[in-house]
Amino acid sequence: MTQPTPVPVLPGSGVALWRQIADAIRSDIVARDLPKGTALPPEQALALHYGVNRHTVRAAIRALREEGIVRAEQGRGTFVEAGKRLSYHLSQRTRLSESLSGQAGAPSGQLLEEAIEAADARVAAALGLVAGAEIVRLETVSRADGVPVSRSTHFAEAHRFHSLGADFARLGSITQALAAAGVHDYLRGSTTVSARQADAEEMQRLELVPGSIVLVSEGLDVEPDGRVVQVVRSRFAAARVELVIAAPKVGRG
Amino acid sequence: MTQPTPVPVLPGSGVALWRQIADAIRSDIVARDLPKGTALPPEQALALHYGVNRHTVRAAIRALREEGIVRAEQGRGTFVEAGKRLSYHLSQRTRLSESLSGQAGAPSGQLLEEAIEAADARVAAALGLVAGAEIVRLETVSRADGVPVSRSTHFAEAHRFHSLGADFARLGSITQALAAAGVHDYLRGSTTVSARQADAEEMQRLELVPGSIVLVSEGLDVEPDGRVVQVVRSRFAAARVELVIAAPKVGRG
DNA sequence: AAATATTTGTCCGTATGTATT
DNA sequence: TAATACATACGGACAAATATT
Repeated sequence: MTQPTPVPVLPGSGVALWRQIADAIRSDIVARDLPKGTALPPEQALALHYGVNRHTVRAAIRALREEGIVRAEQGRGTFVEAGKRLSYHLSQRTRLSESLSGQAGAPSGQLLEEAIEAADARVAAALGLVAGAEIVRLETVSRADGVPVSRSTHFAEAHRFHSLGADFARLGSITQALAAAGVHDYLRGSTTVSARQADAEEMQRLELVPGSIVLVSEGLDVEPDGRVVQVVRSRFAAARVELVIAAPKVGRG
Repeated sequence: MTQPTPVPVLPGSGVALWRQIADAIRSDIVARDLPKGTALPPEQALALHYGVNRHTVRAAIRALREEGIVRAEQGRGTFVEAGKRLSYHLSQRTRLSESLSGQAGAPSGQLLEEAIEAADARVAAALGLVAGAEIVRLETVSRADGVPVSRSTHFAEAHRFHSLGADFARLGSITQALAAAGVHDYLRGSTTVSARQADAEEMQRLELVPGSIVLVSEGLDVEPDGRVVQVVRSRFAAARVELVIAAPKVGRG
């Protein structure tokens, strides 16, 4: 697990060599959990290791610098600036606001858009409504320590949750906005996780570069009595977040 | 959610335009859940929509053809070939072999490598062993319908599971190999999910193109009495798989 | 059946970006 | 820094297969 590093590198793939090298170095920093301040090997060594020219390594490092992953100092070397990913817990009762606390500044939710509209077939089915029923849709971004972490879309039944947008905008938290609508406890039902390249809107909102990856989590929240609260689709910047699914009780509990 | 489509497109980013377009079209096919046989808009319309030359769209479609996502017929159009992703359930008691059955051919596991070695600090801690304790490491690939789905690394205590590799090679399933070692039931403890670009070895084993994404799931399996069985790190081809985390009991259960 | 429109496939040339030496 | 080779992106024109009228 702690070998030198795997070697990528294929031309004509639509991904420039310098970006492949940048991705490899970034993955390596995260995989080996290098703490802030760790020195990267010198450019010449990296070039040799990846089997490319030093210019190409320099282009990769420039990109990582612009991402804030590393810092280069003339005559000294290149050093890890930001390493570890934030852990976002998807366990039954955890909430984003609780989940990330203690790791970084308290996350703040920002409302981008609110709309009342007809549910499409899929959302209606998940919410237990007839297709075309009125729902409220919230588009939000959350940040931790000023860095955008996730971009979410919330769907909820329009009548019961008519003030969800206003409450969220005021309180900065979905849990608190739901509480304002009378939902004082809810559980996470099933969650589906997938990953893909970020689209243009996600790149902008999450401050990502083209080719960046988003973890897509689509989940259903229900009250303890079984009533469905909301459908949530969240997109996390994969370079900054990992999702943790904890078993509720295991063995000795 | 069913707007025309989002528009990416940034040059000088190390990711070729045609690849960004290919990613956008692929995401769109998956997101809108287009069934096999659906016609894509003509190249000219796609070019107009994404604001690029038709040749660039053609390069994107060529890439998607090589991935097996679409099929083009001269004079007729371009059609969706493979749409929906396989769902892999990460719930408490489900196993890969049960999980995927009914969606595709039964998955078959192939042993790539077996090694007895000293545990590094992280694996030792997870397994509840002292650092440097002897463990067995298994490198495997599993396929469904002949298509590679996941590439996994298993770590287990060496003494108790000394024949794990041989059993896995013979039986083609970790669950059955563990059963041969006396583990007849086990639960999934915590799981961590992240995503990143595939490295060279993963590209080869999972038959991916450069820039492809892998979902990385790292989990701990324990017996009902609390004894730790194995640490598993699986890498799934994100274009082919989604992970489903079902709540064990919710509300009315 | 025939003419026309639509759609994918191929070829030309040119300018810019990428990677090496 | 410069010279070189290749990949990327664009623009236009036309051929080949299919669909429409």
